Amino acid sequence: MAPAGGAGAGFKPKDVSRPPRDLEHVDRVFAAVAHAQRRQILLFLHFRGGELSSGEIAERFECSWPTTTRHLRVLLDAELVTVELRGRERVYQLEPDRLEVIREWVEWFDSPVD
Amino acid sequence: MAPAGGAGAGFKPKDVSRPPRDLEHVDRVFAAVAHAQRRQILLFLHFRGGELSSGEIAERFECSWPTTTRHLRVLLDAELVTVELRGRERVYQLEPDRLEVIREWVEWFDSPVD
DNA sequence: TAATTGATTAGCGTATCTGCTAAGTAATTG
DNA sequence: CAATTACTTAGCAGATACGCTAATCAATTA
Repeated sequence: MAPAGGAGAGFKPKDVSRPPRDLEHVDRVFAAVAHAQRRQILLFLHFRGGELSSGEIAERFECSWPTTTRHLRVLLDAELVTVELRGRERVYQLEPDRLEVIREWVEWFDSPVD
Repeated sequence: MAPAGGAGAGFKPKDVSRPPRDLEHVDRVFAAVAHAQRRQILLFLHFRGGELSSGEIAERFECSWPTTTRHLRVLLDAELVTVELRGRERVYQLEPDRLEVIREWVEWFDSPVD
């Protein structure tokens, strides 16, 4: 089975070098991309080179800026994006590797059924 | 940009030969797989050969049978499964092709940025 | 330092989601 | 045809999600 992220007696140091693949993280990723605007934010980031400020993102969508801020928070929690403060701007960066979680799930359906 | 499923003046006859790719359908697919149990139902179907009755599916999960019925309804609405009545059983069938919607979305991130 | 700019946080109302139990329907069995 | 089996539908309660406006915070500019 997959590593369960168990709170057991393992004391196994967390592997920070790769994205967490525990069930909770998978859940957050799938929940994050469940909303159309959040999917569009990710695509927008991709096609604009992977980096955009809050303002550039908020400008693009019709909803209010605070609403976009919250969508960005969901994407952050899912680690699909990161932020960096630059002056008074917050620059969001796409983390495309995190989308592997989705690819990997879909690929289960390519596996033979035994 | 991606085909927008535009409500324009096109009068283009809908292509019924392939799964619908309009935005609403994409939304339903992503919403359907946003729930862990629904993802597990799909995997369970896959690894059990693509066909299972309601009872076999409900048995597998800890929640009540009506709750599973509703999850199955969500998967049906997203066209990720179909049903067939056989006697007094309802046999659900996996429609793996519908998962292409997800693959296709993820693959946007492989495209060059221009 | 006061005003402006860029963005988040707080808080609220409504809608949707998810679980449950109880009741209903349809096919089969005795 | 009554009882059983297989499953869905109805309806409710609590949690979460999503949109908004108002208030706040932090960095820059005048």
